[in-house]
Amino acid sequence: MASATTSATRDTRRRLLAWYRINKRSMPWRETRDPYAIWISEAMLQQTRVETVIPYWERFLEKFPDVHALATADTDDVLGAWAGLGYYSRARNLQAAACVIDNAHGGEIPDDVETLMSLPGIGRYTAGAVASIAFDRSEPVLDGNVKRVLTRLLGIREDVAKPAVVERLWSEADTLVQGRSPGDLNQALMELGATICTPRATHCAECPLVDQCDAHRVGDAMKLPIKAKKKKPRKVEAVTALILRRGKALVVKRPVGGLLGGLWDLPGAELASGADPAGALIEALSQRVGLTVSEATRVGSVEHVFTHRRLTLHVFRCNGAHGRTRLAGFESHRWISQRAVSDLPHAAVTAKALALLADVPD
DNA sequence: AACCCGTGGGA
DNA sequence: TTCCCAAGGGT
Repeated sequence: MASATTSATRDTRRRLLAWYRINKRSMPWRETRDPYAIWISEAMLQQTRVETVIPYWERFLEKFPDVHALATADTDDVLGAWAGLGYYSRARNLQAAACVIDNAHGGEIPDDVETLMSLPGIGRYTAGAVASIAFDRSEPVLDGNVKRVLTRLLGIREDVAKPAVVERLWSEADTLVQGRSPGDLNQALMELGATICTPRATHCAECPLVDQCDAHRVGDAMKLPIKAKKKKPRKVEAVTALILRRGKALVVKRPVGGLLGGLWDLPGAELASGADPAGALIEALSQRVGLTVSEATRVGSVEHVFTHRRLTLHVFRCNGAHGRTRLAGFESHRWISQRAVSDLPHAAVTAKALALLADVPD
């Protein structure tokens, strides 16, 4: 796959590596060569900003310092360490992959892209990142930063979602990474995209590649990369309730596979459009947890935006319920003290509902 | 191919 | 407010 390295490529590589040595930001995972720690950082950094990741990475490595610790941990503890980061399948896949590594690979992180990609949650990007950064393999990465840098540098003025364009970009990234310090070369491309060649602004005066850049020459860097507009998130409403019975609150575990899979939550349901929240709540509790509540007090609502949904969540409190708990659409349930609810791994949207409930007196 | 899957920050 | 999007992966 590697093509002959031209002098222009060598020059680009030299400039990137020299620039990166001087300008790279300080990040905790740049202080280690531990493949496990690097892998965790790459999983957390998927679609997530560096500043957000740092405290999560520190805590995660402290709780689960190696593959075996992660593989044998309680899944609730893993999700608890992930709570608030989003895209929770990443955490479940991370532990699933750790089990495979622990059982089938002698606890050693694979050092080749093909084996890495066979693991759950590791795609082409993450495999290339781990192979190059942790194992000095000349494997390319292509993330949002690299796409932006390369489309501008090379003047690629086609929709970057097109498979042919994606393959071209992988090929270009592969050409650039052939040579010494592949991990630094890849990180230099990403760092340049994150700090200089940014989406809504360019800082071309500080760019080590400015005199090679096609978009700078043409003057259309801000229009690249070309991509389709994103669809608006659909508006949805839902209801949720803190149900108290004999001093205990009902919590339910959301099914793996869907939204916020594996996380604990207060029972509730999505609302049919135009439905009355209070009536829908009574119905939902009956159907989904088998309980009959006599009265539900609405304490307010919270707004929350997911990638493809804009949610208005109506929050209720129910003092008293009768019937035997029977679940439909939830994986399990517990009756626990109200104070203990927030200790279970839960999503940001659930935290908003809990905060609202805590603000309102009984 | 198109959709699903979180969250928070910045312009 | 609205929009974009940030070191993507799975189906």
